[in-house]
Amino acid sequence: MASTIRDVARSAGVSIATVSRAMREPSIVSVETLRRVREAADQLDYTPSQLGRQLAERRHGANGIVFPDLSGPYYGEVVVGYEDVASELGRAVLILATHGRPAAREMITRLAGRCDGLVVLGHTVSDDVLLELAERGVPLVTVARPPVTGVDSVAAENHRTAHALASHLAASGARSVVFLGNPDRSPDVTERLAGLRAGADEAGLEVSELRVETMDEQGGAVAAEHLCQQDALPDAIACANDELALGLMTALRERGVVVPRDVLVTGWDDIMAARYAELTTVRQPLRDLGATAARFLDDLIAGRRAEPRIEVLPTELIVRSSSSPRER
Amino acid sequence: MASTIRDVARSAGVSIATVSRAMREPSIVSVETLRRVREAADQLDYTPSQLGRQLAERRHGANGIVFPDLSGPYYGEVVVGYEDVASELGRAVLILATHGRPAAREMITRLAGRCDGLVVLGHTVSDDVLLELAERGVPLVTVARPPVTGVDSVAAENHRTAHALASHLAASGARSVVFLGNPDRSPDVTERLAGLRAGADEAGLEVSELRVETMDEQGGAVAAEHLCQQDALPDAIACANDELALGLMTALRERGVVVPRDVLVTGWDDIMAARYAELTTVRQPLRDLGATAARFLDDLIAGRRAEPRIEVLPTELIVRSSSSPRER
DNA sequence: CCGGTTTCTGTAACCGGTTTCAGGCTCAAG
DNA sequence: CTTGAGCCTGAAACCGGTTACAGAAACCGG
Repeated sequence: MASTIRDVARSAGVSIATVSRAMREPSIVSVETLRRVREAADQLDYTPSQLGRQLAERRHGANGIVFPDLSGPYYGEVVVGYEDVASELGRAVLILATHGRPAAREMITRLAGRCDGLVVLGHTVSDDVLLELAERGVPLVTVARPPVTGVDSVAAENHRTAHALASHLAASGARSVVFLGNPDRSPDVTERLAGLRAGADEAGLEVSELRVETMDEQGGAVAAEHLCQQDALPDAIACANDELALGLMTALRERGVVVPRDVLVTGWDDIMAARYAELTTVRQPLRDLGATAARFLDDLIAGRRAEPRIEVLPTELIVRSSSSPRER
Repeated sequence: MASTIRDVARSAGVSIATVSRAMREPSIVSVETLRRVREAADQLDYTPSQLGRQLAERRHGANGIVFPDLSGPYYGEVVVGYEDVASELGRAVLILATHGRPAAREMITRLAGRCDGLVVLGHTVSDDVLLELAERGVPLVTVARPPVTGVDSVAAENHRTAHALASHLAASGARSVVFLGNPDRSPDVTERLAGLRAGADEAGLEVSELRVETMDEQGGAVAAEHLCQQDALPDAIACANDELALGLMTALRERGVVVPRDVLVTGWDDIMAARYAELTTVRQPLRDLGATAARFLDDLIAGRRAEPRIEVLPTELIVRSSSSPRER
């Protein structure tokens, strides 16, 4: 098999301590010894076992990241931003997709045993699991999830931009708006609704709420059906995410409803398909979320931070033709 | 800190060997001893160190996966399919995005030292790195990449479906087609072009080739500009992927070219945005690619396979209105 | 009652590194 | 010539588990 530090030591005629020193801090070894060790190491093509090293140093040199899925464009971007910074910092990245699996708790606990800290995205696991980990001293950062006491957290701004979205809809001529989403599931969605309400109050816009089962295209289609059965459509429909909005728009079109002539539609996330569907939406700094989480986590692991931090990154309203001003 | 096997042993009044046995194979320990060990372990809330275990067992219980990026929808899906199976098999998943970084070689080597085997997606690193790893005995599976001698490989079918695509374009009234892509970079693209040529020959369709610098929306836009400067547009443009096609269509529209009236356009991949742009494309079994790779890798790690395997998964032509029959 | 199994447990070596500690050597100052 | 400091190096303990091996106790049939 692969050669070990003892093989190299024997071959170079030195002790394993010297080999170890030569590998990690060449300057503290005499030039002659260093040469001999290097030669032996080269010849045996020796690579220090990461496992041995990790065990001795009592650190994994790896971070975990937990997310519900990677299907949408959302989490993928966050993971990339995270991986980028983490690997810049010389740490390996372990991933875990929960897919709403019931065994998520055990899976996360196992994961925690393999890394020096972890980032948890979205609604993957209940708070008590996180608290338990935090109590065990596992460095933890949450992203896009309601802050848990004492745990660092990074999120994207919701309230203010939703407020701006309401103003925009009112300025486009809407007098009523239906918010489509499921605020029970996600605090992000709750905040978006609250922001929308606040902005709507200011602009004299009437808000009602329509809950969906699933926050995907299917859910949008179901909502379209429901809305078309009503006496009249609202002036605008603000969806909690883009997939919902896209599904909704497709289903509306099939029923002969024209956006934005008959109803304004907006989404949230600015996924790629939103551009092609000309959907007004809100762009989130996805990579930045991941990158910030990675830096926070690194600070925690290095013990550079005591006070838990909560960071909210700004979002941006992207206006497209799905919310063009209505002709009176 | 966390308690160790020796703490538990002391507390339960047994040897560490007994604790180890009680944890991993309860049946070989007497009931009374088991009870005592369990009690002590509970009380100290002991969790066996994965590091210690891994070192002793000389296995990591983890697999790596290397990909260029996670931005597009493509690799994300493959990674999900992979993660799903791998975690089903009880293995952790380490990720590495190369982003075309020059240090990719070192990064992969480091990664290889942390896991029992790895999957390499696409054009992330040169063949000699893989050969070197294979020689070192690292179990290896490549996905969507030209097979390397002796290395397992999983890919999606290109030739046959590209052939079908050519037939479809001919049936839609095209007499000439431009293939947009960069066959030098990716063997997949080369195969698609070859398949298209084969089908075109059969159907009496004239094929020419236009190379792009980048295979993204930007590249499509550049190509649109180039094509519009020619005397006449071709009847059809077959793009090597959807992003190219989407960028192309947007830029064409800006120039007043109407798809499919003035020119037929097709993509490849069936990303979400393609549905909304009504783009004819080819769907690949992305999750399956990842899942198959995970199973192959597991077989290799377990030593269940000797002969290198190459698997090609079928793809499917998805016809949408971007290639609707042209009126004469 | 005896020898041979079977069942359970402990001792100790081992996985592959890091690091503390102490000792040998060299060298310059006293 | 002694002494103290500084530089290198090796012995050995340690990180936290697994497991080969051997021995003790219990059990069994003859």
